[in-house]
Amino acid sequence: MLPVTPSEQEYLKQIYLYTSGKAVIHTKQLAAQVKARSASVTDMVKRLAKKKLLVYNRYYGCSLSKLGKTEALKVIRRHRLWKLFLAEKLTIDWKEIHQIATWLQSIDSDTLVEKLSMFLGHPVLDPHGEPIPDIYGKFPDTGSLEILDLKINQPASVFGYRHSDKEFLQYVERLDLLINTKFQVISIIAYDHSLELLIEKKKKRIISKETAQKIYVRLLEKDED
Amino acid sequence: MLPVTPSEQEYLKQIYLYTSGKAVIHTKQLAAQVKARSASVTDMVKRLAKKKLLVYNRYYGCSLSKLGKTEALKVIRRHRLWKLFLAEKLTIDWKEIHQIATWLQSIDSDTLVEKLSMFLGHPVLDPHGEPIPDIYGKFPDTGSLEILDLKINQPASVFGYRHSDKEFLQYVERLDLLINTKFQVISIIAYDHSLELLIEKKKKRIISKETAQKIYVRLLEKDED
DNA sequence: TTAAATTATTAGGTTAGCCTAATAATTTTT
DNA sequence: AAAAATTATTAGGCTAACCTAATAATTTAA
Repeated sequence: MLPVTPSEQEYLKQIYLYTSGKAVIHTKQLAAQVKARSASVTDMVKRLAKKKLLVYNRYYGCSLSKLGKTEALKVIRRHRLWKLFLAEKLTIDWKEIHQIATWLQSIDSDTLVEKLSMFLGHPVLDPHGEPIPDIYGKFPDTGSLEILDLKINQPASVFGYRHSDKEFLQYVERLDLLINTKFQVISIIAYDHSLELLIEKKKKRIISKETAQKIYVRLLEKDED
Repeated sequence: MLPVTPSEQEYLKQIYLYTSGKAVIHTKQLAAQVKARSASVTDMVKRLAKKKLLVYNRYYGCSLSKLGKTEALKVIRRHRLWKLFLAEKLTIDWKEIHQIATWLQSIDSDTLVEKLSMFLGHPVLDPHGEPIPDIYGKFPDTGSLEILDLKINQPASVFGYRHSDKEFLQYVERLDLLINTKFQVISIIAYDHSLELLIEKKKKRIISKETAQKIYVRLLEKDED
């Protein structure tokens, strides 16, 4: 279709991830996401609007057009497939993977992407547990269950994370809440809504309500361990 | 070290491939290689000279500096490793591979390249049989000799394979023709040109003419064993 | 509801990497 | 060795993607 530059792709991806393709993102927010100054973002947003990839309202922010969403989902697909490749096949260290995947995502070849997906066994989650859109841009159904949705004492396992920035991943590692970890919520602290967890039937941890919204889980049967 | 842009990398690669790192290349020749106009090449060559990657003589052409050669060899290494990956692991069609590898070669991460090389089994030849420089920029010395080139009873050792896909590697393993194996051709079967080998002076094996073209060898002295 | 603070945009500049057209140097041919 | 042909360079322009500094719009607070 139309040519979309690597930088444009990164902007579209960041807008999608920030807004889930629904809401409006403001210049300053987008600037923080792409690590550029506001003036540069205004520039770029105008270019993307001219290409019909988003709708821009001066002083109010912008939101992805249908075309922009489609393009963003392709970039996200590429990024996450490469992440999985780098982690699983090349065993590259976490802290380097994101940067390399960001470079790789810009290579826009349908053949490459679909062959890579095939090679990886058409995965639906990247190594952080983030869902990988399929070739049509559709996300796999994760169940969308967060820790916050769990009833007290309901056994569950960690399925993925909403955000996979380095800081967050280091945090969940310190919490011992890596992918597939089994745990249950044992109490909710009334005054700030933070949650007390029992991890692998051994360790106790307290996490904030906000963190509890960022971790996806799968329900387990009571006897499943 | 210094940052070398994707375009600069491609220029260095093309100069190296054209001159083998030794001779001078003229503006027009380089323009043909990189598919740009002469004026653009003059521009770029000046930039590369300023970065000490080559030596430029106005109106006479340029040649790679030591630094430029080192950089070029890294690009060639990346390009050929990716080609092998695309061909062998992703089974992408020949006609698409070169373009995709040219995009991929610009991703300059030592970790990525060495992990990729490891993943591919530290190959010495790309799928076209082109030699892959090692991490220090040294080309393997193939001598470009295939089993098929050997004279009867000429002692030789296995040096590398044109293709290093799993199936082929399993096959050579079954044949006892792993890297460094010593052997000689003892006869050629007339009707289908297949070859009879004597391996390590013990085992006899018959391989097809096609297989004999896919295995690179080194000559050995008669008494070398 | 005006003043202050925040946020967004414009104006103008930079670098990389390409281009065309004009000019200059070199080489070849007569 | 001068004329012609070839090749290379310069001059000037363009786009993408950034930047800073100045200005304008919007929101928040007094």
